[in-house]
Amino acid sequence: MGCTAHSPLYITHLHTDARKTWLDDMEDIKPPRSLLGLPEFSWPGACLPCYDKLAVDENPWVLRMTGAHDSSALSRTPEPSPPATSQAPAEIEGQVEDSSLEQVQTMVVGEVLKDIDTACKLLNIAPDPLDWSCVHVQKWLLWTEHLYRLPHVSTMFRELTGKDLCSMTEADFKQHSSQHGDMLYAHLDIWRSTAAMKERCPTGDSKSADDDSWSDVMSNYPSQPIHLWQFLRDLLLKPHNYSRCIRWLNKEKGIFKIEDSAHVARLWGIRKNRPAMNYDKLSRSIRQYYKKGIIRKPDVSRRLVYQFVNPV
DNA sequence: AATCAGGACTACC
DNA sequence: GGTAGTCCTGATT
Repeated sequence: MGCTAHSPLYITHLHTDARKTWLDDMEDIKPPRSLLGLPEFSWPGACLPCYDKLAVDENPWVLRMTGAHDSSALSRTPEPSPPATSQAPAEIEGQVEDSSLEQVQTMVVGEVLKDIDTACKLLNIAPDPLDWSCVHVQKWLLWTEHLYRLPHVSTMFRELTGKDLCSMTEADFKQHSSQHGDMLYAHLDIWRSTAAMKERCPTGDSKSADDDSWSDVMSNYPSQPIHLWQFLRDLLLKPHNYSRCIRWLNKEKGIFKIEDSAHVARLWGIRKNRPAMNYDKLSRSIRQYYKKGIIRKPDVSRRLVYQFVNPV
């Protein structure tokens, strides 16, 4: 909790029936649908600073993560309440207890950390953008492109290290990509903020939310090669992030379906630095697992459906 | 047309 | 030697 007490997250205003609105608005967040390149991130009200203007009207739950490079952001900074609208009567705001806010903050911070953990693991990059090489920057950009369904933007940031990227202003980003520069800048801002926050709370308060601890990620980096089956399993274990491209049909039996074969193949290609990866090749690798008893076709064979022989 | 099965070869650790 | 990437033929959905 000590960490979240200093969290750079804070709520700008609340909705009457927060839980309902939360769910109702899930489909309306665009672009993008999540904080961290995770398209189905389940915190629709958690918006990147630059998206406030896009989302605040539709999403009364607005959590703002300010830049951690701005040291003032690291103390809880209550923002002046926005003009009360029909969606957010002032009386409701007064009813929300601090503990609820703290709970929400803790949950959001936990989700952010978990999602960065996952992305780092799947991408094989460090959590702190300052540590990124040009290759890491490109991987992060490619990943973000694919998960946000953005047009090609990575080519506009060639030859840039993480340090270069972090020294760029929002205007610089827009100069590189007039259409999506602000999104990328905001997305990067989340990563930087999280890395800075982590530095302030290195003991692991914030990792209490999950087993995938930050130290795991750190010790994973630079990590050893990952097996395809591990990669697929990692995607499957983050259903709220990746269920659009791969999901369990029967988790107990380890049966899963690849919903978007091209997308999964592309993600695998990014992870392995194989730009020419496609589903034809990925599926060949999966079939190599048949003999090894790692993955098989289910008893009733279906297209794009496979089964882990030893379910998790 | 996309997916599936598996042989053959290659590259890399 | 193990794992995966690549290319391939032919079958199946």
